[in-house]
Amino acid sequence: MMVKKTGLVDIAREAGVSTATVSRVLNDSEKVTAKTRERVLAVVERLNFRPDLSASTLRRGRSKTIGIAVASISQPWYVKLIRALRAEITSRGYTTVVYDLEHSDDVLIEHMENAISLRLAGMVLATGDRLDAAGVHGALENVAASIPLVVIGQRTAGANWPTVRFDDFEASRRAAAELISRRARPLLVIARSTTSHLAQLRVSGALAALHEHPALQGGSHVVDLEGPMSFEVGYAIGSGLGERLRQFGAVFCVNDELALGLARAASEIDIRIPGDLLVLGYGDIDVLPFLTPSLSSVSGDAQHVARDGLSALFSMIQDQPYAEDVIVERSIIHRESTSC
Amino acid sequence: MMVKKTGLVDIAREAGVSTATVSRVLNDSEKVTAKTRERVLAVVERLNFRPDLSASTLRRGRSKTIGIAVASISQPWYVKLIRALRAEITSRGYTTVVYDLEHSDDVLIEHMENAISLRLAGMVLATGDRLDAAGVHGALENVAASIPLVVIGQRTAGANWPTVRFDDFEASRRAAAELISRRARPLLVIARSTTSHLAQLRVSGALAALHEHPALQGGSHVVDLEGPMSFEVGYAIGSGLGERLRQFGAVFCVNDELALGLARAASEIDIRIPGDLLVLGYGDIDVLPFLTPSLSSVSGDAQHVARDGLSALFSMIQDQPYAEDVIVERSIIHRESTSC
DNA sequence: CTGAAAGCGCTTACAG
DNA sequence: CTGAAAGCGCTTACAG
Repeated sequence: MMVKKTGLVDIAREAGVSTATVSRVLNDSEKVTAKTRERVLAVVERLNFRPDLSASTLRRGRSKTIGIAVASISQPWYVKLIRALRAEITSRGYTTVVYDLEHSDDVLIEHMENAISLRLAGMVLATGDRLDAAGVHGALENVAASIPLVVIGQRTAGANWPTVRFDDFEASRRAAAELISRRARPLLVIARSTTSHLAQLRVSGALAALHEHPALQGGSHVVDLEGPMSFEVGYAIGSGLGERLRQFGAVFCVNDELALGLARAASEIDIRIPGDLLVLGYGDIDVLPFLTPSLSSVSGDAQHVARDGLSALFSMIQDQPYAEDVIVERSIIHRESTSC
Repeated sequence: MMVKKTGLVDIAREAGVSTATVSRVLNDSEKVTAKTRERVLAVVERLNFRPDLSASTLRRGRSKTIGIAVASISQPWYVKLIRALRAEITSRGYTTVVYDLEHSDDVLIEHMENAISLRLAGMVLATGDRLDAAGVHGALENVAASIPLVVIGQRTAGANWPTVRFDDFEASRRAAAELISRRARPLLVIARSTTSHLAQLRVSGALAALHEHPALQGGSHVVDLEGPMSFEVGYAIGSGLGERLRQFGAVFCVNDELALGLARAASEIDIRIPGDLLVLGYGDIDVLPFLTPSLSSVSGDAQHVARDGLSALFSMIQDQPYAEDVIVERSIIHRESTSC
């Protein structure tokens, strides 16, 4: 009892024109008289016609959809980025599909193959996770070979796709230097990760700042990490250190979740923030201003990288020149947790 | 200088079989000998072949992709739901596309039309926002008319699609009753919303509990809301009430963001939680256990509703009977913010 | 178990 | 400005 879907032919018949003309109207071709266009649109409206995108994608060899793949949609910064990207992409007449990589190489590979099979018009990949595993790098090369690709967050060695990224090393160096200038005591750095490229970069930046203060280097400490950079892990690290937290003047965390978890652990043993310990996170997630104490963080402008990334992407789509590697500055937001 | 994409014909030629056979191999048809299958797969592998999904969707009249539309991906509960849904959907051989509705009717309508045009195999819509605006309801009817649709979170009047939802009214009644039994004083309820169906339901539940305690009704108060149910708004409400917060024994919030923002406002004027005021949120987002004080909340099992929702969806896809309306119980998680 | 061939619903080069 | 017709890359009913 399935009614046949109304197709372009039905519109053509009802409007008394050819399917070619209907197609031209739907695709905003300028070579259609206003009168014809109007007549066709009336029928489209009346029959509630929804063109089959698989047919147009097949015919064109390319869809009008752009993929947005992010490391994890449970991290608010990526959600902000997705929304900034979507706003601009739809304003350019494309639609979007969102891929949540769940911080997993396998999921990334799966999604990249899907993107190729969908013949997407382009792909924006945003992640701080390492992309140099063989499988992952291969998947990206495959994508780049068949659709325009832009990576936000890092530049991999041998990448032949444009990148937009923050100055994480420099921002981290500055942030750590500010912590040290506020409390001239040893620094705790949480945490260097085996799976996160950005975490490694941020730790290097903090260590570079420490390098300027030889007297503090001995007492300072870097925690290494295996698991995810989550609230739980930050809490576990803080609890594990316990009273030893008092040996440090400040904690530099490579993300906000770790900072927040650690702050909770500190409060449980009555270590006061910022009185006994300064705490700085990274990412500036929305909840930070509403915590007690409110948490300081290094922030990065999602709108800005979205704009620059799409500028490169649409240039590629239109076969025009684009910037290979754009670097955007981060800024440090001081709140209660780092107040002097 | 574009190299032509390798297609099914190329595989067929190289493997010395027909395209029909290649297609059968790719679709796991059982009527292919192991030897043929092996030969074909070797070529697929060697040429790095990625089938064009637009062609197969066009031919089949239906894609192998299921849409997941949620009220907002910036709310952690929906992210949990998305991941639970995706895990089960991929295990059944389908892929997923995620739609972020951004709490906007217009975005919902846009995404629903896209879903129809993509000829999706099915759609799971999860939202607590009101769905009874004419445009929204119409869009859902259109979807339901062309693809299997399941709604998680609420049952709209006149819905002819299956629904899975929590017992929000009853859970709210119980939760408010527990607050009152812990502090026999007036209750503050935050907040009734014009745009959120679930917020309204939760407020009704809380009021039902209050109804059992006539002595407390006079002093109790419901805050109404126009904007989003965000940290900022919770904070603004708390700040606005200021010292008047002390008139209440407990605050029942219709979501966690409001609760968290309000708790911060209370702490700024030295109202102690739970000493002076109990605070309860709704949704049980991940950060709650790591706050100081940790926040209590009413939680709902995302895995559970994902399972029930997909059970209905796949039954529809296979033309089998399914439950029209499933109701799942919520539970109340007490942490420091409601401890006696 | 395998192949030849039709056809899904669009778009576009070509002709008028 | 408009139309007739070919063709995008798959899948599947049919025949063998």
